[in-house]
Amino acid sequence: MDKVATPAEAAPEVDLGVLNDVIGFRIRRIQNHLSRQFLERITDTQLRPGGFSALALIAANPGLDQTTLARAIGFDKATVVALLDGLESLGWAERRRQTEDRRRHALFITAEGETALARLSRIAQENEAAAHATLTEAEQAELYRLLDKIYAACFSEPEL
Amino acid sequence: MDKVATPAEAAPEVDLGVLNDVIGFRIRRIQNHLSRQFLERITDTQLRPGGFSALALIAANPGLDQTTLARAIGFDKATVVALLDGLESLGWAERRRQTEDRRRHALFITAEGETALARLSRIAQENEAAAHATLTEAEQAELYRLLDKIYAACFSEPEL
DNA sequence: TATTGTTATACTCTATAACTATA
DNA sequence: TATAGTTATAGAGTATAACAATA
Repeated sequence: MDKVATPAEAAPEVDLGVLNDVIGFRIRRIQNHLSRQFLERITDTQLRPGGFSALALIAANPGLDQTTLARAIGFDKATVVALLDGLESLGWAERRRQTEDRRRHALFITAEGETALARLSRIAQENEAAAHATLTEAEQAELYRLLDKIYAACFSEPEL
Repeated sequence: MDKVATPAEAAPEVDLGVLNDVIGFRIRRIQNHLSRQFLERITDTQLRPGGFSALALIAANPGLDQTTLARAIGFDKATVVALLDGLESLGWAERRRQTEDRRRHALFITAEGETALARLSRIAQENEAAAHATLTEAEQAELYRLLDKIYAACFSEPEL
């Protein structure tokens, strides 16, 4: 027994100091916790981080190519190759060579993939149940709006 | 040239599908981007991820012990050891054996550490400039409130 | 000449487990 | 017997660079 403590046990009031105004800090704390717990819940699957996201995006965007997928989840294209190898060996997704541009792979989810995705979605929801429960619907909508606004802003901002 | 694309270049509208309602996904995208960019901005320092957070928390909570620090930043206590070794070798923080409980180390920031922290804070602000600029003060306050609410919720929720 | 996807590789990050010293 | 911190280690995760096929 020596795992990373959940925030629950953290309790002791720690002053955030200058981190009070650092968005990245607040976000990372939550992200760390959520992703760690999510991965624990799906240890039975051979899924790596990003696997769920990749599967979900393929499902929602049939024919997606690998480069676009890589950008959407913020990974390197080489990392996506390994991710897809995993999804294919599970029989959850497949690559089809595009005829118009034979360099490209069009990605599709399989029937088994759909089943797996449904289960993973359910687990993701359970994983975030506490977070969802603590927000009203309006608050949740507002949170999404603000996060999307920030994401988009990382955008237009060329590099600076 | 083959680095991970910034969201700016991502543009192509990708449907989020079931990820639409997964907080972790939205958060991760932003976090990935912010942390990657932050680390690029401080390559001159020998700072590892979490180093800035650790220094800031030590500054704001003089005498903090390592276990509490580990919990606050969501790291394992063993990871914190390495983090502190780094901060000490830079001369930015120091460990002092507590007299009441000689097992514990009380952590303190040094004068050089304060200088470094000021610079790092400035860089962090620059790094998030686009994000801050896109939000009104009210929106920013609301975002912090919602994120803190979620973080606290990961709490009370024992384990489920 | 540029782009998609691939391979191979090396490196960074983090947790685990076993240890010590104190309590 | 439990806790704070340490060490050593192994494993996961990710990017980098060089390459093949196609455009």
